[in-house]
Amino acid sequence: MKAHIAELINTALTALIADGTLAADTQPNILVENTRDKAHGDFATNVALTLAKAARCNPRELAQKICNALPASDKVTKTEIAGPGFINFFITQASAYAVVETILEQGKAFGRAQPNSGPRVQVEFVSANPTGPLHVGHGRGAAYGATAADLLEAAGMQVEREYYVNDAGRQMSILAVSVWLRYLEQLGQSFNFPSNGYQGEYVNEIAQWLMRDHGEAFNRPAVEVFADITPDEPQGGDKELHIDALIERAQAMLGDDYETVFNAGLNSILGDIREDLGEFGIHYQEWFSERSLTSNGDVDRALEKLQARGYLFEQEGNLWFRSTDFGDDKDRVVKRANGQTTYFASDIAYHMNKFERGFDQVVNIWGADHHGYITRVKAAIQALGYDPERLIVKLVQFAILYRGSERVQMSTRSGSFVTLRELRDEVGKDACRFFYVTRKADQHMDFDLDLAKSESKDNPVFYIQYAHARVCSVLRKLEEDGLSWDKTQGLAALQRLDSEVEKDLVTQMGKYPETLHNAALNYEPHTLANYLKDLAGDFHAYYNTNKMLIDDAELRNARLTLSVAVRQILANGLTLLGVSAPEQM
RNA sequence: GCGCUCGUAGCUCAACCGGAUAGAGCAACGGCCUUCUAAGCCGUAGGUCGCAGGUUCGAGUCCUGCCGGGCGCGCCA
Repeated sequence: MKAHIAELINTALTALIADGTLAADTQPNILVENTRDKAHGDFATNVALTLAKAARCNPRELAQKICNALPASDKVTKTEIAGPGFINFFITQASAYAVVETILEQGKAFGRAQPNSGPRVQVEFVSANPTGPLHVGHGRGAAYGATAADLLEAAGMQVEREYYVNDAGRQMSILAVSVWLRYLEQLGQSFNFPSNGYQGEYVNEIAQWLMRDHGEAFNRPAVEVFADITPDEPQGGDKELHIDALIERAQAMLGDDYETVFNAGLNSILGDIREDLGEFGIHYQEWFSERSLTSNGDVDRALEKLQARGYLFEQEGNLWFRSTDFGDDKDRVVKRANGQTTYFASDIAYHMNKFERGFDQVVNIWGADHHGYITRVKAAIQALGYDPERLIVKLVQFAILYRGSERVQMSTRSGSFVTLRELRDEVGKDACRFFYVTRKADQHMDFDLDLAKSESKDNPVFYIQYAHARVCSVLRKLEEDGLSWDKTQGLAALQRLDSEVEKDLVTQMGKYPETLHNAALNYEPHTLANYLKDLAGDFHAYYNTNKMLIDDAELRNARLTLSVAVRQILANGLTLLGVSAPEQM
């Protein structure tokens, strides 16, 4: 409908250019928007306002001329000039209601673009270090990333979801040592567990599995393990130096077995994360290993490429990337004097790798605490010869959990944090997925556990699902009464639905495709969540004021047709958000 | 200190590329109702969009400064 109106305006403008009212080189940007107030009709345009200056006449006058030049349309009942020079369009009920039939025809596809008609996009999200279970902070990134990806797919793009597995860093080594030490404890040895080690119970479990699969193969005397190790912090030393020394010692004493222990930790936790996300309704096309970037030579190749382009320099034995050439605060080390490449070097290689895989666009979903990295990564991309605009970074703020008005304390120390799994167990997958994306991603959010669990209309998830279930319920009741829904008759009788609530409902339904489109392109799932809440509200209002199961068959079928169309949109929208659309509650 | 980000009703949040009288839901207040689905429905009130300038036909939205909150500022990952 918007396109139709834009077409009418375009025709009018062409006529005005022909008669000299507008300059021949006029480049009109025709914006047709939904009106906020029903008194302003159904759609409005501000072209007269934007073109008034160039046309050197006042906006209302120009608006009048545009109106006069508008071609006739059987879909428009009248136009009005209002305010400073808006042109308001009132459309016929028949054309407004046509969307109902479209919804029923297209079903699940309603609102979605032609599949795979758009560019290839990669969305990388969560990518938490596999050193422990996901916590509630990761949950928001997971829900947001998954929904953003699904929305892009609905907008026609070819989407690949990817998890970057940080399996190469020091944190992983600390995990390996933690697992090994717990394993030694289980073999009856006792010593002070390093304060910087991973304390969570899951480390003990991994140690147990290690023992089950390998017996005592990795047993070594604790006195030898800790011999001459620089003291831990509680003993007056440095916890970082202490754990580093232990890592070195573990590698020396275990030899080739070190990798077995290391992989036991990595695979166990990664498996857990994969299962956790799977149960959260999130599935990846690719789990990309950081280690593979070193083994396949991408890191070296990326550095060579930067070298060849003249962006690397040496200082005090370290190799630096001159990121200040691209607006960064300071230059960054990519290779230390000891020959070790930095994490940033892996990141450069990773992004090079992404673009080499042919993605038109690369989206990174990061925790908000990583915002400082955007500049340097974009700098690297540009230095490698790619357009940095092709990388889109979306930041996700942490969520703060509340139980009623009381804040839930979380501590990442000593492994007592609230895990995503615990959250899912408590409030359920649907509420989790919905609540996480109901606020703008870069906004702090309060997550009320009690509200998420409540079965009342205050709970938006319940409220929307209930609207869906209500339609199902009415159809069941209909059947119990020995009747059935006649779609054809319903569609033919839609014009009988001329109350305000019904018109509002249809108007709201008509906005679904653009809501979806905008939510996808702006990476703003929360607008879809809000839309569904509004649609459910409109439907509940309708349901409360109009009885469905009435004797007048024509009217009954018209109302049911409208309701089934609402149900279709609710189901489509909920599915995109990763929330189920139950038939009864 | 420098950088990024946020600041909208008592609370939690919206506001479609800069558009018309800034909207919902809770809470508050007033009324109605006992139903095809489950305490529901209707209405009222509530605002200097952090503050001050600027840009223009028009600013919550863009620019500058200030105030306040969050985060970042390692050869860590």
